Amino acid sequence: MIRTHGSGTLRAEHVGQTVTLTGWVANRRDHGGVAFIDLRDASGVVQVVIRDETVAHSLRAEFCLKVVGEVIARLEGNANPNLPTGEIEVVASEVEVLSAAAPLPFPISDHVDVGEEVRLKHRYLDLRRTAPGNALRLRSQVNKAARDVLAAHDFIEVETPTLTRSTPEGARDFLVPARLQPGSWYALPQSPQLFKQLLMVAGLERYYQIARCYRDEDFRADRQPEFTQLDIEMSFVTQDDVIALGEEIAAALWRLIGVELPVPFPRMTYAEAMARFGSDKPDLRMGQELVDCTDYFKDTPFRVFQAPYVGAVVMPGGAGQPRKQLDAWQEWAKQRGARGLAYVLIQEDGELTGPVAKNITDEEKAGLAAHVGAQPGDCVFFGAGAVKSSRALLGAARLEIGRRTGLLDEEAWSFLWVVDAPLFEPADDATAAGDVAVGAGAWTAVHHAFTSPQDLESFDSDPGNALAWAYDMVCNGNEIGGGSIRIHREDIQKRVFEVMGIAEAEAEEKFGFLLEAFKYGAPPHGGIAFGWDRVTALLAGTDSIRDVIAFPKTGGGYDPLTAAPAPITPEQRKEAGVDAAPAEKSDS
RNA sequence: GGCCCCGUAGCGCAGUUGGUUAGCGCGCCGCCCUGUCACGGCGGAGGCCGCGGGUUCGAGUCCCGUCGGGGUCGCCA
Repeated sequence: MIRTHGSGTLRAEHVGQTVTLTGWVANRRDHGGVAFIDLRDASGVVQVVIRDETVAHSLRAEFCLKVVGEVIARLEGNANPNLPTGEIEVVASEVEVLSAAAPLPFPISDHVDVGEEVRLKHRYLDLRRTAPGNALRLRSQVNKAARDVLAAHDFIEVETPTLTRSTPEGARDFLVPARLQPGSWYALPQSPQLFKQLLMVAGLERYYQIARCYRDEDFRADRQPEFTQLDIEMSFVTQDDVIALGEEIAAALWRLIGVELPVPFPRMTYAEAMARFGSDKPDLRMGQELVDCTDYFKDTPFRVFQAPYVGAVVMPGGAGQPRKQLDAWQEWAKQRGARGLAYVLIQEDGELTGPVAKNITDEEKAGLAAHVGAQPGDCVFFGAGAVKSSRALLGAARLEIGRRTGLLDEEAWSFLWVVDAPLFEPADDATAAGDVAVGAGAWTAVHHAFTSPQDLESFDSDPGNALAWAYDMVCNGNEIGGGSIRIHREDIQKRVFEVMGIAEAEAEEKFGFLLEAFKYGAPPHGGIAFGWDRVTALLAGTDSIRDVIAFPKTGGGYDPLTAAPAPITPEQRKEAGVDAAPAEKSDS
């Protein structure tokens, strides 16, 4: 090493030593005869004193320097208590500019907000800043902590292909032309799902991988076209075994930020989560659960409430909202595709006001506050209509109430498992919304087609009520991990495909290699995958997963740094075989 | 794909009911300064107001379109 110490490691005990440091000029305070440089390297910052005016004068922000000097104690009153190295400073006897720096596109300062676009374009500068750099350092610790837990349980880390076969898993595939077979294409894996199941057939018994996954879908705040999962699969396990491992991993991760998670985590069935919170990933950091009012309003004269489902959520103190605010709620609901958000205001004297109050009976009014658990001064929001969409609206309203009223405890950590998810959902639900359902049947898989039914007898005679051995780990309203016990029997798998309307020939064509593998003594197995970017973002205390990805892309799938994706030359196009027709005839 | 918000100097922002020469802070450049630590002082440079149309005597400001960014619903097993 061309340095003897890390700048941030120097303390009073080093006083008197001559040290060689390397790092960047984080800040410069030039007083003419004496100048101070904050020298920053990965270990931190130390103040360097330069008494040679000609040397100090030419230095600029982010110059890369080598400094030789003596560590001295700062004089009384000159110490900086805000700096770990604030007791000492380094008097430079020699300053060498290793690399000069052009004027910066944005300040490398922790005190200044910089737009994300310019930060990503110069991400290598952004990462010199404390918070962005530390996010990546944390991510490395997160990886290590998980590996330590898994290694202690005899897991093996296996890398699976990124050039693979397009399989209809759910999302759109990224495709790569195969030069050696013009007209044929690889797909990038949406997850290592099929490979990890094959590794179970292979007898590895315990597999994991910090796996890059690729999905060509529209973006959201927590989505990138390439993202990372901690992918795990185990043989000869039940749901409880996988859940216990998941808890152990989560506990190890949160220990990194000084949080001791109480295990085991509570479990909630999917049905209960939907009924109480209107979500399959409930945020338990606040109350205000949904109240089912369907029965309460079963004889109501109010047309809107003559619906398959009527539910309510209470906003404490909401009766005091000005009209403008209540109108804003309507807009909020419309943005989410609802007609509006019905409400009743409970005045301090107990009188019910608002548009809905005029339409319901005196009897209904009389017992309403008690039924929904509202107090004078509260506002009660109602959702009425189809069960699923009404609950979803109320669930979203609940969270919005939490944010607006401060009921949501931002400091808290809430973990739970959501279990007993339905195995299938009506394909209509999906297709009506423009989804391309897997298979042509009336039912489509909620999780994926390889998830084991709980009841192996009845699942295909009564698909609507079949439950799956599937489980999601939920943290603060985020689904941070999900998995299932898989089907390991060829006959069960075929029956599942039948329910989904996947013909034998089609199954053979698409997953033939998996079905073939299952013929040779496939062990019972199951696993889980964690959304590693979101997990790390939660630990880092940031809202955006872009903050925990070294070189993230923007919402348009564009990388501001490399300017990818980019057009290819006609030569590349020809050679890659992008336009070639497949050599063998296709069934479709 | 729908909807919402944002594009003004290198960065962060202001810019009134449409009105004359588009401002502020930081940064940058030059000079000064021996104890600062987000040092300070003096001076200076830096703008196709995202882009293209339109309305108007006159557009950063109003209208239409478009591009880019962020969010959200759809979608994402």
